[in-house]
Formats: sequence, structure tokens, C-alpha cells
Amino acid sequence: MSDDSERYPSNFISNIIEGDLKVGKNGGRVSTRFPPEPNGFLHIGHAKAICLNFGLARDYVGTTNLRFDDTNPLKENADFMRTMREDIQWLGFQWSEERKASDYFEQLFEFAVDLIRQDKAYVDSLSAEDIRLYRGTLTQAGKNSPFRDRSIEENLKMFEDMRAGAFADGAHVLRLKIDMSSPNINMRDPAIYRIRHVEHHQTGNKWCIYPLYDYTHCISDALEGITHSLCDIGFEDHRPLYNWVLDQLQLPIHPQQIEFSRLNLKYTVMSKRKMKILVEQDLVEGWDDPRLPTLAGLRRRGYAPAAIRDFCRRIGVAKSENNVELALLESCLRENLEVNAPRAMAVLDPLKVIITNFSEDQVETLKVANHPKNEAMGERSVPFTRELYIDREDFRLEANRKYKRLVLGGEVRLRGGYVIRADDVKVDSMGKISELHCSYDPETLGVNPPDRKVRGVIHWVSSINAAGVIFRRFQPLFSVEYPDASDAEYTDLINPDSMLEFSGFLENWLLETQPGNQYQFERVGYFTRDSEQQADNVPVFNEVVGLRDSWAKING
RNA sequence: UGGGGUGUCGCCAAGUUGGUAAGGCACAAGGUUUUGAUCCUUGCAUGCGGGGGUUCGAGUCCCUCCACCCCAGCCA
Repeated sequence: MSDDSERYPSNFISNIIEGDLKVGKNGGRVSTRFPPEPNGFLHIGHAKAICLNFGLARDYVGTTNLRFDDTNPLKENADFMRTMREDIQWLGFQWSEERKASDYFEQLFEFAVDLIRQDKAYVDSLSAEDIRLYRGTLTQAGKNSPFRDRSIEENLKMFEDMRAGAFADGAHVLRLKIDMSSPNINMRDPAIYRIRHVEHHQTGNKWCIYPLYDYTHCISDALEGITHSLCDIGFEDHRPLYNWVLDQLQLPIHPQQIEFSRLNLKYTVMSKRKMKILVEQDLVEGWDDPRLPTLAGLRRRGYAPAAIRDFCRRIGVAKSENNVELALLESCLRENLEVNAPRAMAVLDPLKVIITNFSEDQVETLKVANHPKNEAMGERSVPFTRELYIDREDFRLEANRKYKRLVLGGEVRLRGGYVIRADDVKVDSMGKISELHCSYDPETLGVNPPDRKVRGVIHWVSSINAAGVIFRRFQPLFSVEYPDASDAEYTDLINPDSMLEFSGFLENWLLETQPGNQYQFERVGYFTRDSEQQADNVPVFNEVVGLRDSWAKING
């Protein structure tokens, strides 16, 4: 997959890397890492970070580690690690080495001891509440903890005792000794170890003290020889702390932290917390709901990994706030599926058609191309019979000339087949059209009638070839562009039509297709078989993305 | 009232040492077409948050305003 077409265009991070390469920094080596916390599902915002870290390393012939940032056993578990690995591989990337912050717990502890010996860390016995009070505010300096001047010996002893389990949760904390009056709150003696008597999914009960992010991340990066540590822009003012810690210690390398802005997509939410609530309140069907921007959801929806990668490349990398339109994502998908998806026919809202001049016991086998531009995709046999189905919206009793479909007395071509004329309609007791009687012109297979104008081409499925399935079409999950920014609670802004179900027919061979393989249902959109088994066993096909529809614009 | 950031076309986003505004998406108008799809052609920022200044010349340098975002977890 690593062809040049996936190479990142010029951006501020690649500029930094090229500058580093030019002066021979890090011996010309580029090494990145993707460091998720295993506490939820990866989403398209993570995809941006994944593509960037793996993509940049690929572009500059470097390496990328997968590192689970598992320093908070209260929130994390090994199941999330498993799904994250699957999602990353599905997206198309393979890491050089898998690491875990917990791999470094012993070293992290020793470095902390080193800091205490240097009088740059101390055990604080203030309560969490008091620590907050002593920290000061955004505009007022904090003040030193009364425990700040404990002797090195006492600190050493107490920290060992913390590790040994001598204290209750929250009794003490290890803090860095930096500057309580720093204008940067992150530098006001940040805590780096807390006591938590809980089992860790990787280290079991070996530890009862766990290091915090700011202390752990920079050291982990250095230990792995990471050269460029890319992270969310929210960590920008943590950078001085990142550098401070590394400056105090003997490490093989001092990685450079570079922050870029996270992806925001219109009409959706991008926070794990908010998605979790949607899942827990059954507002969606689960973490893999096709309307969610989780990688699991996108996969179930039928998104092609290459299209997501293309999207991540096209949105660029910068530091400014951004709200990307869904249209860009959809465009990436269509571009990919246009060339890769074999064509087929499906009728979402069936209207029965009787070809009155075609005999009941006859079946004509038509050959239809699987792709209009790619002969290598071959052709398939499509049966033409007296009884078939077309889409309800492809017929009107009467319409003006702009309507290029079937009207009473008008002619239209059945895709891949004959030209038919609508002669009569049957209406049921409710006044709804129940059946259409048409006649076909046997001289029009592959050729247009010389003397008449055919209005257009519509798709269809023969009744002997029709498999009944459920189609799901999707709209954005939220009905407003910025569900996060609204005054209303975001859960109240869910689009009631975000998932519409249709009961219709498709060519029966599609029943054998696998989830993840997309097909274009001509004139409708791209679909894939849903991966979940339904209780009633009725097959479900999810719409990946619709076809561009210029008629909808004209028609309103 | 502290600190850190960001402001280039509706949405993203390029713009090396100042030299006279890339590209994509969207949109619009044509053409091709047995998918109102695809494809092709054309159009789409005298202006880069505002105002000054330096310069032959500034999105790029200086000054000054303005707007928006982030930070006070023993979360990451």
C-alpha cells in the first residue's frame, strides 16, 4: 500500500522532519509512535493520528511503534488493546514493535528515585483537595506544599514505602519539584505517581503506585528512541514539562514533541466519552454502529480503508481549529468505490412490473457488464422475465420532460436489457399503485430504436432472481453541524432519520457476498453486506455512501 | 487580570531566504454517457482577521488592535 500516491503533501511536520534530516539530527533516523490509551474504541480522529505517524515514518523510511499508554488501570483493559490492534491493521498499517507504558514501570520507578536523589522530586502528603488549593489559579501563583522540603532520605524511604503498599490510596503522591509560581500551571510541581491499590491488566498486582502521563510519556518516547513525538494540540503547554523531565535524566535521546490539531467532523461528535454515552444509552446499536465514526463502525458501514487513508491525507495537518465537511470523506469513498466496486442492481422500494408481451414461462438470460469501464471485472447473467421489479420513484403517472424515467405511455430502457413502455397501472383499494403493465420492444437489446426517443435508463430485478433483503441508508447521526457547540444536549440532537430501512430486492447472487466487499447498486449507491446476523435472519445491506445525485438537486 | 495557540475562497489547506495567492472538497455552467453515476472542459480570493509602518515590492518583516481555541485531574 505504500505507493507514492499515499505520500503526505508538504505540511509543517514534514518540514520539520526534512529540516532535521538536512542537518543530520538523530543520525538521519525517523521514528514515531502511535500511543493510544486502551480505554475505548479508535475513531476517525485517531485515524488521522495513525495515518500521520505511520505515514510520515513510511515517507521518510523510518519506523513506528504501537504503544499502549496503560498507566491508568482504573479505566483500561486488554480487550480494548485487542480491538485497537485489529482496527490499526484493518486501516492498513503494521507497527515495528508493540510496547506498553507498563513495560517501563520498573525503569520509570528507578528514574523517579534518581529525581528524588537529585532533590527534584518529593513525596507530598497533602490531600488532593489541598493540592488543588495550593496550586493557585490561572492568574495567581501557587504556593509551596509544606511537605516540599522533606529530606532526600525521607522522600526515598516514603517512595519505597509507597511502592511497598504501606499507604492507602491517595495518602501521598510523588511530585516533581519545579516552580509553584510558574505561569504555566503544568510546571507547578506536577504529580507523577499516585497510589492505587488496583490490579493492572498487564502487571497484575505487582504495583500499587502508577505513574502519570506527563512523566511516563516523555520517558517512554526516549526509551524507544522516538525522534518525533506527535500529539494533540492540547498538550502544547505540556511540552515544557516533557522537556524538563528529559533534561533531568540520562536518556539515549531527547525526542521532539510536535503538536497538531485534532480532526473535527461536522454533524458528528469525536469524543470517546460522548460516544460511550450514545452506546450506553442505546442511542446507537453499539461501538460498531455504522453511523458512528469509530473505525469499527466505519468498517461495518463498508468504508474502504484506502479511502479513509486518502481522507486523512487530504485533510492535511496543521495547528488550526478545523471542521471538515462530510462531503470530503464521501468524496474519498466514491472515488475509491467508483473503480473498485462491481456493479449490481437492487430495488429498494419495489413496484411490480408485468411485461405483458413476454410469455410467463420464458426466461431470457442477459449478459450485463460488472463495470462500465473495466472489462476485467467481467459480466454476469441477469434473467429477464415477464414479472420484475423497478423502484417506485422511477415511475410517475405523468411528468414533464425533465423527468427521465418511466411515465404512462412513455419509454425507458431497463439497464442492460430492453426498452419498455408503460401501458397501464393497477391501483389498490388505498389508491396506491400496485402494479405496472408494460410492453417491451424485442428489437432494442443493445440498440436504440431508430425512430423514437427513450427517456432514460432505470434499474430493475427479475422476480425469479430477486432476493428479499433489508437495505439501510444513512444520514448524519446528528441533525446539526456542530452538536458539540449547541446549547442543547447533544443526545437531544440525534437525527431521527439517521438510519432508514427499506425492504426490497436485489440480484440473489449478492446474498453470497461478504461483509467488507462493496458493490455499487446502480443509480442508488454503494452497499455492503452487514456483518451482524439479524434475529429473523433477513439479510441486511448497509449503504456505504450514495451516488452523487444531481437529480435530487433539480427535483428538490 | 496569567500562560500557550490559531486566524489565507463556503470547508480543509499549500505558500523555502519578502517578488507579485498551489491543490482538494463544495458550488456553477457546458460536453460525453444503456448508471440524472463516472469522465472531460470551463468558472470560482486585485486579496491573505483589522489598521498602521518598513520596502521598488509583504500573506510572508515591524508595530498595534480584534476574534476564536486550550490550560487550574492524584485522566490521557
